[in-house]
Amino acid sequence: MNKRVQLPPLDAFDRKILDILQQDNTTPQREIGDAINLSAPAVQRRIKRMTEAGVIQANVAVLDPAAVGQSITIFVEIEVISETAAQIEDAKREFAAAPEIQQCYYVTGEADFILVIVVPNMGDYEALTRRLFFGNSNVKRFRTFVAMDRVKVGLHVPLGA
Amino acid sequence: MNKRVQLPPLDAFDRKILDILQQDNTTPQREIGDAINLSAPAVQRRIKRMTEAGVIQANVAVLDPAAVGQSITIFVEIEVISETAAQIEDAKREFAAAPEIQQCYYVTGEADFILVIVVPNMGDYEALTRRLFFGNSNVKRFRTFVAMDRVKVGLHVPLGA
DNA sequence: TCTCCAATGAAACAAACTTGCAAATGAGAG
DNA sequence: CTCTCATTTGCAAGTTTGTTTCATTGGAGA
Repeated sequence: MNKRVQLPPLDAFDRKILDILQQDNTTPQREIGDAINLSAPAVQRRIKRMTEAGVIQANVAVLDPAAVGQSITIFVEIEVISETAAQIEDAKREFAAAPEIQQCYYVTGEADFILVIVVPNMGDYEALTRRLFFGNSNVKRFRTFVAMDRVKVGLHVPLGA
Repeated sequence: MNKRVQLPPLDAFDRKILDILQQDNTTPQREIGDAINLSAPAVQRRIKRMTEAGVIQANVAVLDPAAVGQSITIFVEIEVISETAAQIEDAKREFAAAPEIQQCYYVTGEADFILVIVVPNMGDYEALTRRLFFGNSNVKRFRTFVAMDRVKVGLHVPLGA
C-alpha cells in the first residue's frame, strides 16, 4: 500500500518548499517558486516527488477544538502491568482506535504511554477513563494533566538540519 | 489582527466538510459537494466562512520527521519553582519561541508544563536541556520520556458533538 | 571533449476556485 | 394563511491555479 518510492536527498530547494508548506499548504506554486527562484512546474514536481516518497505524509486543515465543542485537552501518562509484545500491540491498537485520543506515543521512562486527549468536557473524560483505563486490566496506573493553555500546538518539524 | 467574524452555529454540512478537510484539505470542492449533496460554490462559501470565523485555523502539510533528519520525539514534564503570572508568561514565551519545541501546554497536576520536542538525536536534546532547563533558574525539575513509537500522531479533532 | 541523464522553464492545456445573479428556502409579521 | 425579507443555494461565466508537453540546459562520468 505504502508507495515509498525512493530516498532522494533533500536539497535546499526542497527544504524551503517544505518549510512553506508546513505553514500554509494553500500557497500557490508560482508564489513558492518566486520565493525560492524556481519555476512553478519545478516546484510542483518536487512536491509530487516528496509526497510519493512519504516526506509529505498528509495535507490537512487544522481546526480550533473549542469552535467545534471540544474544549478540553488532557494529557495522560499510562503505566502498564505487563509489557509483552502482544499486550503492547493490543494497547496501541485500542488507543489508536479511539477518536478522542488525538495522539498516542509509546515511551521509555516512568510511563509506558503518553496520550493527548480531546473531549467536550470533564464528564466525557471521566467516562473515557472508565472505558479505556479502568476497563483495561493491563493498566496499572495513570496520571492526568489538564491543559489550561495550549501555548503552542502544531506538528511543525524544524528543518534546520 | 484576529478577524474573528461571528459565531455561526455549525450545521451538519459544516461538520462533514470539516471532517473531510481534517483528513485531506486538497480534496476538490466539487468532490466534497458530491459527498454531502451540495454544490461546489456552496462548499466554497462555507469553507470561507469557517476560515474567517477561525474554526479553520490553518492549512498545513504534515511531514515525516525522520525523512527530514528529525528522528527523535521527546516528551518533557516541567515543574517550575515560582508560578507568578509574570514568570509563567516568560516561560510560555521562551518555550513557544524554540523551534525544537513542537507543542507546549500549560497544565494542572503534578507538572506545570508538558512539552513535545523534536530533535535529530540525543546529543541535540542534551544540548537543549542545558539551554532551556538547566539554564532557566525557575525550572525546579523536569522528567524526560523518549518516544519509541509514534503510535498515533495528528491534530484531528473529533466532530461527534 | 563528448555523451548521457536528470532537472529546468516556457507555453499550452486542464482542473479547480471564485464571482455574479436569479431562483428557492425558511422564518417572522401581519 | 399569506406576504415579505433575509439567507442560502445552484448555474454559468470568469479567473486563478495546477499539470503536462517539449525543447533546452547543466553537469557527472567516460
